Amino acid sequence: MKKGEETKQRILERAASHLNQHGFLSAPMSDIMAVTGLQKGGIYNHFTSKEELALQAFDYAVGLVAQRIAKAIEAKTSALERLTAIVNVFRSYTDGAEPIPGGCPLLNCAVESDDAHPALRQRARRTMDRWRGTLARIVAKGIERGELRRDLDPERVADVIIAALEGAVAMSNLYKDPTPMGHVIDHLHEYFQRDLQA
Amino acid sequence: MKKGEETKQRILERAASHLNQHGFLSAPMSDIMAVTGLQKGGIYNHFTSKEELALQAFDYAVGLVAQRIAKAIEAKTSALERLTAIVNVFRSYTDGAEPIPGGCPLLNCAVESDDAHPALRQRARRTMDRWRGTLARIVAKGIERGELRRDLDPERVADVIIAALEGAVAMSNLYKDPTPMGHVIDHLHEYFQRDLQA
DNA sequence: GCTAAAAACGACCGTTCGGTCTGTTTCGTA
DNA sequence: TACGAAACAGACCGAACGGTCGTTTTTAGC
Repeated sequence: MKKGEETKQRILERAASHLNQHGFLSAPMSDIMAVTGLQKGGIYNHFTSKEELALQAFDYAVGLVAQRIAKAIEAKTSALERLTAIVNVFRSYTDGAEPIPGGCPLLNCAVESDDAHPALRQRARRTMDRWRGTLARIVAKGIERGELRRDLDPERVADVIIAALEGAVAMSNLYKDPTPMGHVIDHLHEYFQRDLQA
Repeated sequence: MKKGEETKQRILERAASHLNQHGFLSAPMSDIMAVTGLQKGGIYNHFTSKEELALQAFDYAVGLVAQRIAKAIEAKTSALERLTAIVNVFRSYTDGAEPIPGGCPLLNCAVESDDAHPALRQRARRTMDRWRGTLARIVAKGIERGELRRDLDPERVADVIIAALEGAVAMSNLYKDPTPMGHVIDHLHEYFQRDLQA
């Protein structure tokens, strides 16, 4: 009675990787059949529709990134250390140790769905909500503890960091070159030291 | 002998607007027929394939943005004024005066094509090359003139600005809310004043 | 090792896809 | 206003799409 769950998980792994590169909605079902090695019936036994598969694959992909970030900050205590650790996770997108191929799934999904697919867009928004909340909370806590400047707006800092990192992923992914990401990360490090630190 | 050119231009306008929102490759030909009011034969009389239409529509969309930017900086002389003017063009993406609906065509195209469609990806890269060059040149000239700090790396500054703005477009477009873009622009203004100015 | 259920197969369905082509209309010109 | 050319319509094509379903294979519990 366990084989089914294993197969479903294997489908999600392979599908997430492929859909994150080729578009969660754009890629045809035949691609999923190819990357999973399953026939149509085998896949539709676990998912009611291609859309459902896409949504779950997106969640799976986001989970991979979230895991990396959680692991990166769990040992860190100060706000600056945590922010730095998060930024370094994004470096992995461009140095061959990416959580998932194809760049940040949140950006991919957001850009693909924002004007076209409400259901997928909603998932992207919920993910972005959590993402912004996590960063803003780290900043807010840093202010409380006196580690960060008291006049900072946590939401604003969060948006600035996210925008810079997501933009950098897009650029480095377009060029298949870590340079833009490196530039942005260097800038963020200086920003942390000069403008955030109390 | 002029009617044809007019029609082709009208197709490009409408198609660029629609494809920038729904994906340059993802949207079906029937959508183009709907937004242009033409039948298949009328469209294929001007374009050899859907891909060719998509590529030209992308170029058209990029042209709209480039026009805005060119107009924004033509009157400005100093590097800081020019950078500020460019940043403000991006604000228009979120305040209802956008050059084209659906967010930045370069970001849309880059994310859609980077791992999936070589031809479109190449166009995106060429566009990004120009975009980075323009910004880097403004910075370099600002340094020459003594307006900007001498220890700046123009390429790095360009990448930081582009990444932040593109990321902000994606966020604000996802939420249909100008707040993230506002945060990023405020940050960039401060960045210009505090870190770039000589 | 038997058996019922779960999983996987793969032929098949209706629809939509990008693209072609012929016939008709509209246009520019003289 | 006549006429050749350019522009457009829309029926049509084969392929590919997402999805269904009866059949076969594999699995897990006894």
